[in-house]
Amino acid sequence: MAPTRAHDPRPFKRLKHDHRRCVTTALARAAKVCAASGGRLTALRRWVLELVWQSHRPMGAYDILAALGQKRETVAPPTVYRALEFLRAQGLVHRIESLNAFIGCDQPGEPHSGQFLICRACGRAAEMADGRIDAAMRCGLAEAGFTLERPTVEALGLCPDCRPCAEAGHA
Amino acid sequence: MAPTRAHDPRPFKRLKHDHRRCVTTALARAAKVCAASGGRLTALRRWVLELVWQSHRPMGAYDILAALGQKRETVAPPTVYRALEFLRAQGLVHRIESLNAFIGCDQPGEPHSGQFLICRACGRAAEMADGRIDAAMRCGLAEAGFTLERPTVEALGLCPDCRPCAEAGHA
DNA sequence: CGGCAGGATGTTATCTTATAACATAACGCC
DNA sequence: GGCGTTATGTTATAAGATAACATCCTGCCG
Repeated sequence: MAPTRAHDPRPFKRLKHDHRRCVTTALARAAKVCAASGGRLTALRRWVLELVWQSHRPMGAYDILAALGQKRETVAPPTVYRALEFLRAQGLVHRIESLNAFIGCDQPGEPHSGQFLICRACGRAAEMADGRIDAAMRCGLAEAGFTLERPTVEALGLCPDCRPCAEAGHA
Repeated sequence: MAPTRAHDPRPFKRLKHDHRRCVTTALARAAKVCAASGGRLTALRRWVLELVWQSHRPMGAYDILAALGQKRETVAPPTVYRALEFLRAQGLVHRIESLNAFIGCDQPGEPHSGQFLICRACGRAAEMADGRIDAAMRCGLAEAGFTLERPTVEALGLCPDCRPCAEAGHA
């Protein structure tokens, strides 16, 4: 099946938006996804998901670990990695390979291979699902006789909000 | 301006090929590139490059470290990382983000943003430069108002040689 | 020749990221 | 309640990467 995820041509959110809304909808969707799949969204897992959604910047596993440490006495790495693995399997978070970091998925449930735009200035990352990129990859890989299983598409650069500042900085 | 690298629609080499040839041409090209850029291809750097080219499988920095350890008394991580950084700056090796590993570039000199096909069965990786993928990314990112600086395109899957075996294994 | 400036390498220590292996606890079902 | 399964806790260590400083080499200038 082809990815059914809707393509948002403006993947970066406004700098000022009601972020609590992002979090609550993410948690609601997570509950839905888990209910459908039979996965158990435990307190710990929900907590980790909430932490990942603290901002639109990818978060390292050890950042999450530290944040969890604020709320609980002792937390060890496997705790966090296991929760992240579960969330990833459910399609609720993605891993950004080029950053060794994790970010929440804003359209879980829809099968898709995300494309990530990472701003080197503000650190935010946004997910895209441009069908043309998907199609071009499938095409090129098919010609190469390659069976694609897991694509990784990540773009490092400047987001629309940081572009002007960075350019000013150059002058 | 645009990448001038030639697109090879069959990026994977035959399983049996004269690999010494790959190595010698890679070293020759490296010498040329460094001569042109003014970079100093020292014995150590050449050695690391040669190790990266030992096979068509991406090699971890610590694999290189261990291999170097065979030939020299003591080698420490920074030695290897510095050599790799130099080679990368010269465009002679690429880093595969999703593997934390390095692979030799077979067309250095030509500016390009590589696309990597990684076989999960045999571990080989091949570099591609499909202009359609490049174009699709540039297009999608431009619409998003994003300034692309460093694209990462990696595809995990099955190479043409491993596809049949893996499919047989499923049956 | 002698010395000096830069770049390259050596050395030590440490940091970040991730997982293996095993123990315990919670849950869901009959 | 007992039992199998799943989730979490705990300890230790593997794997990947860099900071900071010392030393050495090399080419160049006087």
